[in-house]
Amino acid sequence: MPELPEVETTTRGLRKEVLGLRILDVWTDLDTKDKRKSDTVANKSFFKKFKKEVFNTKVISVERKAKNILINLNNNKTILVHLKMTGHLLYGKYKFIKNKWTPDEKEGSPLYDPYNIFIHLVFILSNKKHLAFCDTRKFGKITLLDTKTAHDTKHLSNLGPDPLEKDFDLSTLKERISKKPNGKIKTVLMDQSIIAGIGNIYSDEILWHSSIHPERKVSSLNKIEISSMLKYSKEILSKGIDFGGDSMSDYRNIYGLRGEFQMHHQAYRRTGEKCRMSRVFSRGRKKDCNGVILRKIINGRSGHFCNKHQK
DNA sequence: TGCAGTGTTGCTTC
DNA sequence: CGAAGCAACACTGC
Repeated sequence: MPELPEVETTTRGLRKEVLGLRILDVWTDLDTKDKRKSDTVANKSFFKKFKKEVFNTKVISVERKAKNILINLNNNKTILVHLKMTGHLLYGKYKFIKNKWTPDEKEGSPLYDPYNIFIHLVFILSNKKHLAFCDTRKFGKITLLDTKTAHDTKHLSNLGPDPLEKDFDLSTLKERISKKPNGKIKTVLMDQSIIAGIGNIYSDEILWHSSIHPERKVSSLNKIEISSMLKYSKEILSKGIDFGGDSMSDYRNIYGLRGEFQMHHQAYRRTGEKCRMSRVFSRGRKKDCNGVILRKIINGRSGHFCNKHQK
C-alpha cells in the first residue's frame, strides 16, 4: 500500500542503513516479455546493462519524489524504485537456498511477519548485507536514470507538487485541483499529475477529516472546504509518517516490521462501522455524528466515507 | 470452491 | 483532448 508515508518511511530507513555502501552484485529472477517493462530490470537485457552500470558504485544519497524512491550513486546514475501495490525494499542478511532468498535468522534478520516473501531482486552490499526487493504481484518498477536528468524523464516529469512541501499552500492546492473542475474530489486527490503522493487510503482519510463527500465535484468546493483539505492533507500524511506507515495490508519497513497507521483509520476499510466524528460545541458540549461508514466504488477504486457528516 | 477484492499506474478505448 | 475501463500479477478472505 505504499503511498507517500510508506515510501517516506522506506526512504528514511535506506538513508540510515545504506548510505556509503557499495553495490557488489545484483541478482534477479525477473524476466518478462511485457513491452511496458522493457526499460526496467524485469527485462533481461535491460538487467544486464543495469548490473554492469551499478557494479561497484557507492550510494551517496537517497531521496523521495512522490511515491518514487531515488537512490543516487557515485557514477552520476540513479536507481529509481516504484513500489506500486505490493513492493517492499528490505534490508538485512539473506541466504540463498534452493533458488530462493530467505532472511538469515542467525545473522539477526528475523523471518518477517506471517506473510510469504517474494524476493525478486537482491543488491549485495559491501557490508555483506543485502537490500532485497520483494514484490508479490510484480507490479513494481526498478530502473536506472542519469542523476542529472532523472527529474525530466517520463517517470518523474508529470508529477504535481507534494502536500508536505513547505510552499504547498492554499493557493497551490486551489490552483492544482482547478485543473480538473469536473472531477470527483477523491479521484483528483489521487491524480499524481495534480498532487503527488496521495493514494486510496489517505484520500479516504483526508476527506473524512475534511467532512467532504468523495464524489463532490471539484468546482463545487468552497474556500473553507479547500482549506480543510489542505490542513488535513498535511496533517494526515505527517501522521502516517509518524506511525511508520500503514500496514493494514502488506507494507513493511526495511526491517520487515509493520507500521501502525492502520490503527488510526477513521474511514478506510471501516465499512458498516460507526462513524467516530464528533463535533465540539461551546462550553465543551460534544455531539456524536452517529453516521455509518459506507463503501462505494468511485472511478474504479473503493471509497469509504461517512453517510452523514461528509457532504 | 470460486470469485471478488487488493495499496498503483499506464495503455487502450470511446 | 479527457475520462473511464482494464490489464499487469498473485494472494487473501468470504
